Amino acid sequence: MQMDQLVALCKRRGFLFQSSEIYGGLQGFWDYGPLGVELKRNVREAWWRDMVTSQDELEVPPGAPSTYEMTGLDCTIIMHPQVWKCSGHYDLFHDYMVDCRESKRRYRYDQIQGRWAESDGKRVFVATNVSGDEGLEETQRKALKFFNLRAKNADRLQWGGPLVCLTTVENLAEVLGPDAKEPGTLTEPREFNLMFKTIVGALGGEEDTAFLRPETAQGIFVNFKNVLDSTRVRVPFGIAQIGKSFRNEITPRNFTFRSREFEQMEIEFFCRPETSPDWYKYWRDRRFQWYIDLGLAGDRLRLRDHDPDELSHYSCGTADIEYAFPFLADGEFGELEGVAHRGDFDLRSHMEGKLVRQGDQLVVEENEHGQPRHRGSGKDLSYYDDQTKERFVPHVIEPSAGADRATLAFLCEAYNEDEVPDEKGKLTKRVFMKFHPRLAPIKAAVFPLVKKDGMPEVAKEIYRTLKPHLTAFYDEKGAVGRRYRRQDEVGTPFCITVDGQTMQDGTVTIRDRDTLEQWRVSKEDCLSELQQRLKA
RNA sequence: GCGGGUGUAGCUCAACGGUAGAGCCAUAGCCUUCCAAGCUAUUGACGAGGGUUCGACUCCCUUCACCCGCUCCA
Repeated sequence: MQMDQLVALCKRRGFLFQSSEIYGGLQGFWDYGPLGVELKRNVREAWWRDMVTSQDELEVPPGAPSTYEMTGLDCTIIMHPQVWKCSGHYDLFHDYMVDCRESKRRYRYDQIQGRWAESDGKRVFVATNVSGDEGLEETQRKALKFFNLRAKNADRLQWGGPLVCLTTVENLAEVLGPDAKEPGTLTEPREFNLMFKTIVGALGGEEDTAFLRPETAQGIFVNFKNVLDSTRVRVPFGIAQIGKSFRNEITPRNFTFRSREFEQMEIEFFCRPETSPDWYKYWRDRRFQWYIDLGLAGDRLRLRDHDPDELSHYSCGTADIEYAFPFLADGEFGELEGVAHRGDFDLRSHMEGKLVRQGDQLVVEENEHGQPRHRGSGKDLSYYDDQTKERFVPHVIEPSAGADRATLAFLCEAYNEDEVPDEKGKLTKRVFMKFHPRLAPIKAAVFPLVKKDGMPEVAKEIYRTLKPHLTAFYDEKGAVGRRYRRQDEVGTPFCITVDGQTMQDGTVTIRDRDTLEQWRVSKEDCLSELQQRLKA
């Protein structure tokens, strides 16, 4: 499938539009049209129903270490700025970057190292983006080449010290970039604000700066105690939240895949530290199965465990659920959801302050005065188990899904073309969206075969009995084959047609979108027949 | 952020330094008894802003957006 065909269909049939399109659009922002909003709503509702409201806390689910409870939350997009300082986002999301005019590469300002080299009175800072002994070798090699010296003449090269960070260099004109042949090709460092800034209060100044959340998860952590105190939930339990998040993506690309405003579906699952590895496995497999059950089966979906060196400093296990989007190169996958074991990092951060790794410990990061770099809330977020009489900080498993990415994957997976015979028996191309019935924006269309002989009246009656229970669509215009095709293109799984026989025996035909098969049911049984099949 | 490409009707595509055409779709009507039929009519566009010119959709500049490659991906 070509991505542009899907993009064209999404626009043509009202799934997705570019935001602010009449003004030329805005990079990284997308709107859901009349059908898209139904599709995405169905994705969200399937997730909420399957993860939260239908969770049976009285029975141990298959694969789970024990019973557990699920509850929900809906917190604000703008939170106290300290939330983002303690979570680590504030520091991480304010990267300074330098560009190289020669190599066209971009580097994190604080990740470039180098050392001063001098030869024949010329002095230059030789930079590299590798560190340690490799960095020493690399800079040695580069310096020799730059000064046009042979290895045996290495003694004509004087080093001004060990590897130091580029941030210590005042004049970037003296810097030989990591991939450059001449010095002075690096631009001045520029700040990348990856969190959206905003101002709280009508007269707000710089000190009233707040941020639009870059993830929904932190709202769950800061409400952890509220949920505990108000609901009688007991560990192990999960808190779920669906909501918008905002990130200033450097390169928004690939349709809605990397949007700057996007929606997340996140669970923070709290459990005893010693059971956390089992819960991690449970959630990883459970979330993977969810996508399969909704139609993303096959080679295009995969579960990928992160390599140990890929893990965040606080994590003892992370897996990505990935989909081979058509806009990616062959063999490449894009992330739909990350399932992470986060230990007690988040709750501790909001208790004690921003944490950093020191050896195999997480400790509060300190500033130059020996005080916390970002002070925590000071509130006790530990949990008291009154059965075992123990107090502990729960460990957290975080399945974090992208609602827009899931929706996009379902759209990509649904796109199908086949050939069906027209009224003369000639094969013609058909485009149909093979949505899982739970996700289809329109569940059923109702047609009179022709617009006369009392058929429209019967069809309208059926339409009205369906409408309170499911999204239905009525159409009496033009040839019935055309109406079928239109519904195929928006993925309506079932079409009900009132024909001549209906007037005799009260039965109607139901047509299946994928197989084109038709069968007859009594017009009174339409609703129950559909409800039964939509559950499948 | 860099390099390359693209931007004309809802979609696909024309044309021209001098009145922007077509097909499909859509809408209305006729016809039509199961998979995009036919006939008639109708709506509808030069991404935005400057400049050159008597006159710009066309040439130039700027900008916005999309696509491809690089970079980035917290």
